Amino acid sequence: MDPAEPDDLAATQEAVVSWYDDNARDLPWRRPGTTAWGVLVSEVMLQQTPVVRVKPAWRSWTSRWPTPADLAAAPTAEVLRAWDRLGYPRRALRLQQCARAVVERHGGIVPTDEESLLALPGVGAYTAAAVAAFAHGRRAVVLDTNVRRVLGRALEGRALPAPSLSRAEQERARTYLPDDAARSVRWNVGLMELGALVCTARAPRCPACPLVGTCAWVLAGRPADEHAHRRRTQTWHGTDRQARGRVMAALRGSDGWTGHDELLRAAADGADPAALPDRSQPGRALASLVADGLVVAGADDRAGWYRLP
DNA sequence: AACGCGGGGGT
DNA sequence: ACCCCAGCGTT
Repeated sequence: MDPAEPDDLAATQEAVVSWYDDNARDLPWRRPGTTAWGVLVSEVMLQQTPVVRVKPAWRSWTSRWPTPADLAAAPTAEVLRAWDRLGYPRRALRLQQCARAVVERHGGIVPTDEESLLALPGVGAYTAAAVAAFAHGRRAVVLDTNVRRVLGRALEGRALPAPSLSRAEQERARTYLPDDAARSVRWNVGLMELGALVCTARAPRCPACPLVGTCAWVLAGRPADEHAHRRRTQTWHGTDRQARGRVMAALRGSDGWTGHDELLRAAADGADPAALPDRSQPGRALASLVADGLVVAGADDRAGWYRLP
């Protein structure tokens, strides 16, 4: 498809927007009355965590800490406990730092411009654009993994987007962004929804796609992913991340201080016996959590004891 | 540009 | 078993 052809462009926009009108999921953070802070919280939670797992956590968080000031004032240990198993708990830490920055820099009001949003802890290019668009109705280039995949297929005929976002990709996305702000929001959320429900990474449901007639990837016969050989499978069993996760789980379930030995046992617990034992891993995991500010190490008579911050 | 960072559900 | 998920910050 020629991206510069105005008729194709308008037809593509209309196809996505009207498909979204008919197929949008009823997600809690899309309901009328959701605050900008609620949208921001949802976006941070959705960074690498699937929608189904975010839903209950988001309801609990927004009910418990409805405003940035509420979260800013909360005990960090409670914030980390409430984060529970959403994964990547550094996000919870940054979200509280973000809440404090919103209070200090913006009087407790979530800013509307992408530049101010981007300056907040835990808010990167995607989240800044998403909050500007979905919380404030602004025109913004929202490029997440879903949008990149849909545009890559429909416009370029690629099975999956390249590992890193290119300038050309951003420019092309900007070209397709509707001029009207309200319509651009529906376009953005429509592309994301299309990627989540139809144009999925693994088993796309092309017959159900509003773009199937013009999709460059379909027209090319759905060629395979050209980057497949470069994608690294993320190993999980036996990794430091798994050990860190176990330490955090142990601390979430414990009031007050926990001893060094107990935490190291937790870190090693359940490790694959067949795997090469790495005796330094438990200690390394604990040290890295302390370095990240996710765990506090006691001093003096509390030396050798640990707790959530 | 590449890497580290959780955890669980779908295939 | 493997893959993927509304990415970000650091190196």
